[in-house]
Amino acid sequence: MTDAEYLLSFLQEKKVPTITKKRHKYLAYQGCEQTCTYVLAEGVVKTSVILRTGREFNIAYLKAPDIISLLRDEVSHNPPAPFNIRVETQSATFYQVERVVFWKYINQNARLQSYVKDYYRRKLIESIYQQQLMTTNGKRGAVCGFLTTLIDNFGTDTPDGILLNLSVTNEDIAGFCGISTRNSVNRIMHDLKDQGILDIRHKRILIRDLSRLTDLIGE
Amino acid sequence: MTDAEYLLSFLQEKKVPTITKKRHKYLAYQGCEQTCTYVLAEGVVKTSVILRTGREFNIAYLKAPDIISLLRDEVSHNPPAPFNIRVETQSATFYQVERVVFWKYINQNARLQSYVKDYYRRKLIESIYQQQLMTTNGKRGAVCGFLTTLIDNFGTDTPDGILLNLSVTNEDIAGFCGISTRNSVNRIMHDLKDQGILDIRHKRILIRDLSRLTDLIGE
DNA sequence: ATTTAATGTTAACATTTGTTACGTAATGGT
DNA sequence: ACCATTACGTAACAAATGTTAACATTAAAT
Repeated sequence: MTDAEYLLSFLQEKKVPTITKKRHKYLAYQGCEQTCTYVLAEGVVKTSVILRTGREFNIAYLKAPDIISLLRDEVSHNPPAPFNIRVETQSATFYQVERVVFWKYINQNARLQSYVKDYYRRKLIESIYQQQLMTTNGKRGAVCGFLTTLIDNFGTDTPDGILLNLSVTNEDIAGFCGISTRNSVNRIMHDLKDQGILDIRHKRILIRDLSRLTDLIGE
Repeated sequence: MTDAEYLLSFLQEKKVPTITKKRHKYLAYQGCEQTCTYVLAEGVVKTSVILRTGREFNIAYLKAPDIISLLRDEVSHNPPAPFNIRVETQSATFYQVERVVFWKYINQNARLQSYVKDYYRRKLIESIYQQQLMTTNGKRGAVCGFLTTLIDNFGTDTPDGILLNLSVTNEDIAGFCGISTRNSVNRIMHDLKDQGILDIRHKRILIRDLSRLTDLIGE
């Protein structure tokens, strides 16, 4: 049992209430905005912020188990940008805890404490890597790099390659890689398909040649 | 006295040895590579990694006081990329502590513990903001955004605007913003100069119109 | 003082990416 | 079944950025 799984079972034992949202619904912070912490118990969500230009910048796909609100608290700059959490799987379930109670739980339990301590460290590693990926590559390299980062959480091996078991639209990719419109994404993806590096199977991305995909990333 | 300053005085009291390096020298991890932690006591350093393509990706300017090695430990991916620390001021001084000893100190002291706990959180905020900046902007917006991030640590008000009291070459900017050559940076900087937004005074960047500079950033 | 290396400047051209417009196909709600 | 919505595909053109090269200027090394 991982530390994260331990957190879930801990919250369950404490009879913390859960809420469930359907695909493409948003976890709104109505009422409980400032006072509640959310822990993703099941499903996948996409976190993003809306920039003042109206464009959406996607931060990460989070797969259960994960602590949603820790990230949220840190990302919202001042003035806090609207932080979106959209359900990407058929449904997603969250534990909803009063912030004060959540931290009381954490501080009373050594294992949870160490988990949270590690949380920021891991997110920092991910973030710096992403930053490097997006900064040092052109848009095409950024897309290739982004796709490879999905493998760990969502990739499943098949005879034809690695299938990313997640619905990712061109618009989503644009939001992650800072590409202005889905048209440019389409051009890049089509290129990769033509080269036999990628394919689309049942609306899912199939990485047919990971080696050549990573070759297109600067680092 | 900030927590960071407290850490410095703490290390001084413990008679932890320091090392001093001159401008544009590198803090090499010779011998003490795995076992030592470094704390920047005075000066400014630039942290960067060299990508397999040979290009340099600049991560941050760190101003004393700061803990160098925490960042280093996390950035080096596997296989660990060479993590460079270059002195940017006339000289820089570091405390050099055995890693085991360093953590013993931290864990024995509540204030230091809270400082380190906060360290990752702050770095994560910075990193996600940087990521957003570099991803959602074109190169020109990235440069504008990068320059504004320098204001907090290095900006001093003058009658003509905000002077960035730090030597930043076009090549440096390229490394931070993922611009391939200093030529493209020059084009962008020259543009900003022509518009009266920037100026160069004694080899330093002078931000003459912050408002118009930020206007050029997507968010 | 002289030489060497680092940095800035400019320009021409190639490549990538953005922008806009229009069309098709699939999906979901009523 | 119908309509509205969402997503994908394609293309022409504009704008930004990369690439390369040549040369000027400044800082560092000897």
